[in-house]
Amino acid sequence: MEDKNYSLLLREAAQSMGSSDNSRKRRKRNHPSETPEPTPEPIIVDTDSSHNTPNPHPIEPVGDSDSDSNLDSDEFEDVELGNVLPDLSEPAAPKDDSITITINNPKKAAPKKVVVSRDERRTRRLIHQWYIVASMCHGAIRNRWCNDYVLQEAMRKTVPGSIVALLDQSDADALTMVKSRRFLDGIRNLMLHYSRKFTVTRRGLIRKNWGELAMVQKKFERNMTFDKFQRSVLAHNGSRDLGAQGFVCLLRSLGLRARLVFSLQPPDYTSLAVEKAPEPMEKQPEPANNTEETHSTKAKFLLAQRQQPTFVETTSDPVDQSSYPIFWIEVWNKYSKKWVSIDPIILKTVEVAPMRRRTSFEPPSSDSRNQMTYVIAYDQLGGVKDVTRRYSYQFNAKTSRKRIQARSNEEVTWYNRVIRQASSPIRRDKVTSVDAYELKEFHDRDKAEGMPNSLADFKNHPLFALKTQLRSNEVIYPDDATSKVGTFRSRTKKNSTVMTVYKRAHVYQLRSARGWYMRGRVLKVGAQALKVKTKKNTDDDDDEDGRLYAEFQTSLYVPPPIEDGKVPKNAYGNIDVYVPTMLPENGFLLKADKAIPLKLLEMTARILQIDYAKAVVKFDFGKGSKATAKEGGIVIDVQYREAVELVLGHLLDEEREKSEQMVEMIALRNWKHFLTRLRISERLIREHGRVREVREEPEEPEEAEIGKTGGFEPEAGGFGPEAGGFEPEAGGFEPEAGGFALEAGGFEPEEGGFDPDDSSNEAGGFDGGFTLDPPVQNYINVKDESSDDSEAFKPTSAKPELDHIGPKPQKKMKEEIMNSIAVPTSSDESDINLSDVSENNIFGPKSTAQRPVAKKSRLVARPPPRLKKATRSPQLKSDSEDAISEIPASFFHKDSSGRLVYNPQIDESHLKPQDEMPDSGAQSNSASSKGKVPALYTGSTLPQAVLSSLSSKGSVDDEYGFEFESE
DNA sequence: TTGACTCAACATCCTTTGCTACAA
DNA sequence: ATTGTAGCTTTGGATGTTGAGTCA
Repeated sequence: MEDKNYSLLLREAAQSMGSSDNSRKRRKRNHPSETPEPTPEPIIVDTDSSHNTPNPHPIEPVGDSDSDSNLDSDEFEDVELGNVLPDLSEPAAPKDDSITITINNPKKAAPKKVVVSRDERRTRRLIHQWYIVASMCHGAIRNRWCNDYVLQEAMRKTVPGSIVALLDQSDADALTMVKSRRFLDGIRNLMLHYSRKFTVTRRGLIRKNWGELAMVQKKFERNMTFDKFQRSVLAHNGSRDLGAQGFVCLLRSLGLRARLVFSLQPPDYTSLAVEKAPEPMEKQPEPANNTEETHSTKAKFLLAQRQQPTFVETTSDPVDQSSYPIFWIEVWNKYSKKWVSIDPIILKTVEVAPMRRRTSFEPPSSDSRNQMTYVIAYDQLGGVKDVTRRYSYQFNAKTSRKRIQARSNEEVTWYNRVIRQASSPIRRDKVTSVDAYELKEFHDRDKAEGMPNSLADFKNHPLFALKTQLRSNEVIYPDDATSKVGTFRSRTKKNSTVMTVYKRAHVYQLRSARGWYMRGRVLKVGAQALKVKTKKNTDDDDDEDGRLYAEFQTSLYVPPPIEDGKVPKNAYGNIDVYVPTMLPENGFLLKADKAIPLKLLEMTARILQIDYAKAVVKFDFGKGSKATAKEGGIVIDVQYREAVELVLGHLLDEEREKSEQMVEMIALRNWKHFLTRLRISERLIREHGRVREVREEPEEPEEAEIGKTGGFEPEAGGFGPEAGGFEPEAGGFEPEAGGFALEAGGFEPEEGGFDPDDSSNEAGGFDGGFTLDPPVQNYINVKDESSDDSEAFKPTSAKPELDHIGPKPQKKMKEEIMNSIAVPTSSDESDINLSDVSENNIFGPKSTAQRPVAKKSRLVARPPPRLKKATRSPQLKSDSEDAISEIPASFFHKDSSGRLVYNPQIDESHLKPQDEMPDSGAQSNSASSKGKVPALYTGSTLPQAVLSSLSSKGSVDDEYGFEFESE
């Protein structure tokens, strides 16, 4: 959205405004206003079907047979019933075959949208901000150009010596006031001298409203370069803006401290009025239809840009220019310590901005081409200052409301940053004595502004407040003489009463006790509510909610501390940590996120057998109209932090490992299926002889079936997203991507090295025909690609994987698979369990119709029977006692004192298959190769090892360097 | 001409710990 | 039979802000 052209943005917004998003509420309210029918206008509608002349006023049929859904539709809302329904009170139609109906005067029809949509508001604010930045840069560039030495030298030569003498009073021996007066005289003469010479030949910058900005912008000044600027300044002609810039150059050439002042003219983002783009003076050829235009808006825009005259040299611009300047000059009067404002072009005035009066530089609010919102001053060192306060008479009451800072603190920060960035480094963050004088002046002006003179201006005034305008959760405290600053009486209101004006500083925001608790604060003892809201629902007598308190009535909430590792919990069994200060002493919040799900954190704490509490960090609304506590992590005793983080790291590694193994496992099993098939084929050929012609026949459908149901299909292979992050499109198990389909793999007996006739040896067939690498690598790659996807490591998603893989521990299963696919040393098939390779087991059901539909994420090719012992992998029972017995002895060693100590250097050799293990990187990226603890063991082993450390007496300093305080 | 007022139309704030069906 | 979880749903009433129109 940000990178779109302004006008495009606005056009889109304007189009979207036309779309009907009317709410039911609005329709309800509109109905009464539709009933009046002023000035009905008769329309003759020809009802004779024999006359086929097109109806000049096509009328939407308003059928009474419309369904309810139609009545509810948005289109219906746009139909004005009054426009189309026949007015029965009208006299009969003059012709028999026509009826007369009346429509309402469209002008008086239901009110159109009077304010722009939320999106449009956002867009406007954004454009407002862009405009500020762009203008700020524009001013900075022009200011820098004014510093050009050559230009200044040339300009200085145009100044008469008498004026120079007035300005230079270094040798004069006179009172400061006299010097100041002479200085001002000199400035005035200089200004008059310059303004006589300068001719405005072009239009300057102007403010445009939203409607005008929605149009294609006419380029009134060709890309300005410094050379052109220089020429223009020396020739004393150009835009009014350039005139002011030239005068800055002139003043600086005389050694005066002169600032270029730029009153930025961004469109008013606080205006919500719907502004239509005005009709262009010379109509551009309209596009044939609207749809075409919307499709090629950009092209049109570019075309229009090219067709624009690149340089419009005219003073008779149709745009009416403001009679107030956009650019002017400030020069520092060192004698009076005041900035003097000069406009040599339009106002032709020299003025020290008055304190209690409107300056002559501030245009009235009715000036549509010039509104004073941001006045920026650029000094000769490149410093940028906001000097709006000097020129805006009602800065607090009016101007500040139009500024971007009015709405939020973030915007204040943003604006200050823009100002700072626009400044040159040497002036950035520096406050000179001149700046100090200015700050003092602004402070005085704030005070001099006084109270607003209208009721509306008191609203959200930064300094003053009226009781009647307080918000429902605001109160003035204390309500006595200290908070009162005066009274106000409306000028126009007839029977107006005198209202007391309070200091805004005494207005306090109130919240309920619950509201403060949500911000980590609790009521002080004996706090009395400053305000009680009357609640409508009187079913409960809980007037507690209505009691509101100010912040000074609260103190920081100090949660009960964690004692003996016990995390205090609330009635819901969790702990409230809405703000960081709500974390108990000695507590540590382990934050959950996408990569580290809450479940894993809990599992970690359970493994370590430490107490924890789920941390409620906020509430979600909008779900079932109920607030839902959002658990954003767990709170533990900080002393367990390192241990928990370590274990967590292992668990995460393990999850990753599991996923990788899973991929490998499936790949291997597919290999197994395939090879078993080959062996059967081979055996059949050996026993019954080769019958090529015959064999081809049944082979064909069988192959097709494999391709379809042999576990290579995403839905059959369990590679759907529910199986743990193996996206089907990335899975490689699709026939076209996997390389497992026979036609893709090149494993057809006729083509590969598996032709049984090639009886040299079967191992040779492997060597010659293929290696295990490509498919395995394929899956590993797939995993690697998706390894960023943290979802793959979710324990919840891991479960189906485990079920899917089979009951045995994965490494065992892998061994089995590897063994089973190992090429038999003899020609017998004794190690092939034929029950394993029955058609159903290996190839799955004969047809998809037989497939169990419900098991969508299961492999249709079932795991071998011998893998069906357990129902669940031990990994899932991480904290169960059974799992402990499965820890390999090599995971421990006895230390000098005979204690059992966890040994992280696990010999992995027993995990690896003997020889034919495809060394394709599946293992190479295991944790051990990176010097970390391998995560091949089950989830229970490592934590149990750590537990053993914990349970040993005293603290244990193991290889990781962390210490545990034993219970 | 300006400001106060009303009305209409939204926008925004404040709220602050489920339920049900179904699979395992 | 019990337990765990995916999926459902996308509040809604009060208050605040703005513009248009009217009136004094």
